[in-house]
Amino acid sequence: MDGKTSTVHMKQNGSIKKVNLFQKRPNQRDGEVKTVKMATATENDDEDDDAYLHRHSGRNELLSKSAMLLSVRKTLPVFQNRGEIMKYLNANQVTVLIGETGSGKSTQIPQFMYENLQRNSKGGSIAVTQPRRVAAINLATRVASEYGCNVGDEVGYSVRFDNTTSPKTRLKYLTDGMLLRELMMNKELKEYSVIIIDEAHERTMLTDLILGFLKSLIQGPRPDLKIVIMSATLQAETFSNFFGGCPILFVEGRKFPVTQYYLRAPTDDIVDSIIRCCVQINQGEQMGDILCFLPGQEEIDKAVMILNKVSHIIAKENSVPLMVAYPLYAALPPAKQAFVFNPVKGFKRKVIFSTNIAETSVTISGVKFVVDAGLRKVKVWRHQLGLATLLTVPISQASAMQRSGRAGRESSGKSFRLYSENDYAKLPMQTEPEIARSDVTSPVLMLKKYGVDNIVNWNWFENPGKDAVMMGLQELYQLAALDDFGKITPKGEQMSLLPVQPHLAGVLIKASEYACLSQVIDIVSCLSVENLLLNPQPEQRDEVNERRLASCNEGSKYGDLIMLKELFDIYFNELSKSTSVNSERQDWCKELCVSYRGFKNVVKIRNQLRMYCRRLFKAEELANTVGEQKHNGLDNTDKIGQSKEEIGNILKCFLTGFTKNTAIGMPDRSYRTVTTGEAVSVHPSSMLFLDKACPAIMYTEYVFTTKGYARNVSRIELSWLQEMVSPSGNVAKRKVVE
DNA sequence: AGGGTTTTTT
Repeated sequence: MDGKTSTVHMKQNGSIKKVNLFQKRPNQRDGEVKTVKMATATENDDEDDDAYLHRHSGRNELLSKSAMLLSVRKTLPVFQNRGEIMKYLNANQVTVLIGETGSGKSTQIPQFMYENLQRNSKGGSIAVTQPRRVAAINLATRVASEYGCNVGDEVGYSVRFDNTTSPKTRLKYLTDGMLLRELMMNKELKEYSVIIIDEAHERTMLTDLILGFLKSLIQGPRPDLKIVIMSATLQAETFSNFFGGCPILFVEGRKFPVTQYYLRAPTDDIVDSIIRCCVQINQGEQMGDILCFLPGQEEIDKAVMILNKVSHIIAKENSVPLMVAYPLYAALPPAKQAFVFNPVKGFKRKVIFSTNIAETSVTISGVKFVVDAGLRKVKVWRHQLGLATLLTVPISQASAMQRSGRAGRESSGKSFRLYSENDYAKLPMQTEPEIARSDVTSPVLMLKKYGVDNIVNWNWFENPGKDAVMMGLQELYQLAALDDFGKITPKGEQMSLLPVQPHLAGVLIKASEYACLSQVIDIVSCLSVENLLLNPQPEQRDEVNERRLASCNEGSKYGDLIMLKELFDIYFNELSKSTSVNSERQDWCKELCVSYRGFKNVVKIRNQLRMYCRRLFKAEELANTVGEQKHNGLDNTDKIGQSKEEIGNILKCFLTGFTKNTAIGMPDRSYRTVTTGEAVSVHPSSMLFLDKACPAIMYTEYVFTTKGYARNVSRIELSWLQEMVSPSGNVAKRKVVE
């Protein structure tokens, strides 16, 4: 039972070479990196939880820890097949490595490559990319102690707001986004001799873009660059084909068997089925927690409520464990999220109802059973319509396998799928890559900044399609980031350097001209934080809305953007900065149902944007110093006033970025979009939901769910529309030359 | 008159 075959397959030009090795599964699985910050529900939220304080250790301590960890590393499949693997990595410029969970690929391969560099006295650093910040931080921390150094010495990491590298650093873990920024700054990535792309199977937009850039690099200015593509699923051929049929290595992982169960007949009520399934597991199976996958917040909250009701009755009538249900989704306040990590004490069984956040981003220990409804929610961008649709769709087979795998992380487990085996077979093999269903305005701007002329025919790892690219170009042209010939303008250059979407970057640039930069930065920072305004429970909804309206005088008139600025002003200027257990700021956040952690992020983004803008607009100021000094308004850090003119100017800046997202008030009190005349409704979360009397509205997001909803809505005057869309302005319909 | 999956940017 504990003997296990570990296999490395090598595939090159169609011929497969197999190497079989036998390995005893160790009792402990601590060679693997676990989620580092496991907040507990009792933990106070008063520390800056994004500041990872790395303890500095002395040399002897480092070396003894490293020696101790070596024995653990030796048990990892990747370590045991080191010679065989490195033979291929050394002989090939590009290699695809498929390593299952627990193979140790993310921690060991980079170290092997580093030792190689040292052995051959070669220069250059190694970059290892990750889709998520926490992963980059955790891996670097782990690998530093395996290597025997402090984080930031030879091994470090670089993520937004947290760069822990030094001139000594040769092995650097970083987020995909960070490597892309580096590509924009340093086109040839000269400092690196090896680039390792991890989790490539997730096919995030940023990973896909990096793959395209890397191919251009090795075919052009960097024939010496070594590339390793690491992936967890068998999408290997796609990666290999893209890089000219490079070799593919398979390394088995260390995971425990998961028995698969299917529903005999399909169900039309997934919440009901999922509850029945949990009750059945609770009665028939050994102890162990249950992780359930549902598509969204609505189903999750409903399931939690029902199960908590039912479980008490069941536990009393039969001698079975008491089930305790917890919700898990990203919009849940951090304090409530923390509950899912706490072990339950006594004769109880924890049941977690989660979105796909638990599929990759969050790992919960103690899970022995997975129940999968087989659905997820996905945002699909319709470039012809300029709006996003939010759809509930069946997951892919790869995703179903990933969900099931969550039951076999610590011991053998069981997975229950609420669909038939026949239906499973009909699911698509892989999830559609993000870039195929996203707005590509931002990627197109990156490519223009990089100097790519022919975007449609660029070597996309996955081409989003001509229509999508053309819409992106059109959008950038309207934002004045591109000129009539499709060349990037100085304004476009500035926009590409700001860490916000192109539309918001355009707003910031306009704000520097309108001398209200500081005010607009505050609003843009709030817009950049996801889930800053939390959804109150239905019972508290009206109460919270009342309080928000009462706190935001101008926001209640002008809408959500101005409300965000007023909320920021209260948080930042009026409330005490003290961070005791129940600080003024925390109490206020709770009262208005806004995220305390979110606001701390707003402040970080604000600082970064202020710094960038100061640098970016300095050159312009100098060029304009003939006579009077030009003011961009960055020094005016006042609270927003009641001045109609000031508020008007702020909203006009947003109008230059979101001209397309405007709608006119109709006599029947509905709104119709300026571009297509479609009906659009103000989202119920908006301050203006009840206010039907706006002459026109502008919104930063247009999402179709049950109907077309405008989010982040502001009241605008019709005259502003004409003023901002002047003939010399940026909305003239012109064909972009490609 | 009524509601949104997830990730990320020197």
